Amino acid sequence: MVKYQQIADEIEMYIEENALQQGDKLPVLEGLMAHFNVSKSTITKALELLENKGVVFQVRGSGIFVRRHRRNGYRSLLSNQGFKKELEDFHTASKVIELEVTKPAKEIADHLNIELDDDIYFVKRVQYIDRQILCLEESYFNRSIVTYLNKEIVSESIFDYIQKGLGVKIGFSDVYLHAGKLKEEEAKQLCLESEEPAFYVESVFYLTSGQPFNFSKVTYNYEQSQFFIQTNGHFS
Amino acid sequence: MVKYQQIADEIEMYIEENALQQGDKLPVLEGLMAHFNVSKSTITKALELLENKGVVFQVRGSGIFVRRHRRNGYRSLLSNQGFKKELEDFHTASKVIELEVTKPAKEIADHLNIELDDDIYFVKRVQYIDRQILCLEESYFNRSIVTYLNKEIVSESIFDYIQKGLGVKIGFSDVYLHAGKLKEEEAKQLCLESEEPAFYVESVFYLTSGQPFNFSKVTYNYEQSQFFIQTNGHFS
DNA sequence: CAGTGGTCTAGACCACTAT
DNA sequence: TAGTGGTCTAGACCACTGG
Repeated sequence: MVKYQQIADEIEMYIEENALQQGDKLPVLEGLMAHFNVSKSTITKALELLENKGVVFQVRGSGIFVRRHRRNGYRSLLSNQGFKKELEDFHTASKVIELEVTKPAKEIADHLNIELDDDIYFVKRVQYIDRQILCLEESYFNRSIVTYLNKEIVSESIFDYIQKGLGVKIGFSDVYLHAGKLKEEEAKQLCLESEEPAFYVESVFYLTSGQPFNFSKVTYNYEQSQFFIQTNGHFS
Repeated sequence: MVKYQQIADEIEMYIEENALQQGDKLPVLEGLMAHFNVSKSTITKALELLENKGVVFQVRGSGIFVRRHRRNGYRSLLSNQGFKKELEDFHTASKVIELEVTKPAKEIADHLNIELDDDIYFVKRVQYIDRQILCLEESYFNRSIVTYLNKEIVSESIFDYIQKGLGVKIGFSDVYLHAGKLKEEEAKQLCLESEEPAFYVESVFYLTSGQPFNFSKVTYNYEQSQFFIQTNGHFS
């Protein structure tokens, strides 16, 4: 792993372990350079990572400060939780409803940029958190990239397996969000009534090369659907 | 404006004007360095901006490619649209329902990090897009930062005025999302039935100094609530 | 005006891709 | 193995904050 990534991790761990709060000041650049024995740019790059991740904010002429969000029970929509995840550790589980090799519908083929007669893995499962139903997930994998899946893998973290087991490198993703009314079949799986609200998240995941390898539709129980995002951007 | 920002803007305009598509290749770093007559790091920084904005992706050993998302009718949740916004130009409007100086409830005071007897501006309005009702917005401003608002300002873009008129510099924001059932009063304003689905977005906006100055709750008509986000991150 | 973060450079070297 | 992007350095200079 590269230096600036290690440094970013160390700083984040430091913040976590010492339970620093919003506004707490970190050592100045000069100090961090000396402590990690690297050049200014390397520290800057590490802090930039943390800034994009919503862990710190930097104020020119003033210092580097810890950033926190205010609410519990909200999950990071972009699941870049880092270290916190391990600390909180919810009880999670999933029930596999379907797992098969099949052919894609047009919508799926379009999103995965493949042909209608190419093979895909189709996975359908319900995910639980703290013994409560969290979501219904339908996921489609380009089989020429994700070459093998079985029930065991699919009842754990699929993405962990894909990265560590298959060595696939994930580059980026497009995420689409909307709210709507539950259809009857979805409601049944989530133990809710049809017509009740639902929070829909559809995603396309790409390799570092830019090739899409996964499309997924996730329907959240609206009572569990609490997400947060931390932004830095340029505000129009 | 700094060099890397100008360069990023120019590259984005180039992509937009030439209507480049997903996967189209941009000139190599060497070429861009020569064309803009700057050092490698400056180009790298510009491309990093565009990468974070979801405009391009870079593949080591291969090149720099254009990134697009697939769906129309979805708004960027983080409204960093840049140039596209001006091209599409929807007809937008807003109806101001309330505008007053008042005192914050506890929840608001907490989010704005102020006292219960500090002054705030409270703004309530309905926003329209293409003559359709888009959302109901309730917004609270720390009055010691946002010192003045009137009906005219509030029926246009408040944030534009705050930045350009008051010279306030926005640093970052926390965004909270969830789905739920419309309350009766919300439903009335959105011309929907109560109990129908709603897409809720709550945000806290901070100055570059880290001080919060605005808290807002936005209730979207679920039929209009289609958002996208483009991510790059490290996937756990 | 001292202290602190941000921009920019020139150049060395590394890691991955494509052929 | 040539071509391309990524990391890292050392140092100059700039821009903002806060006493």
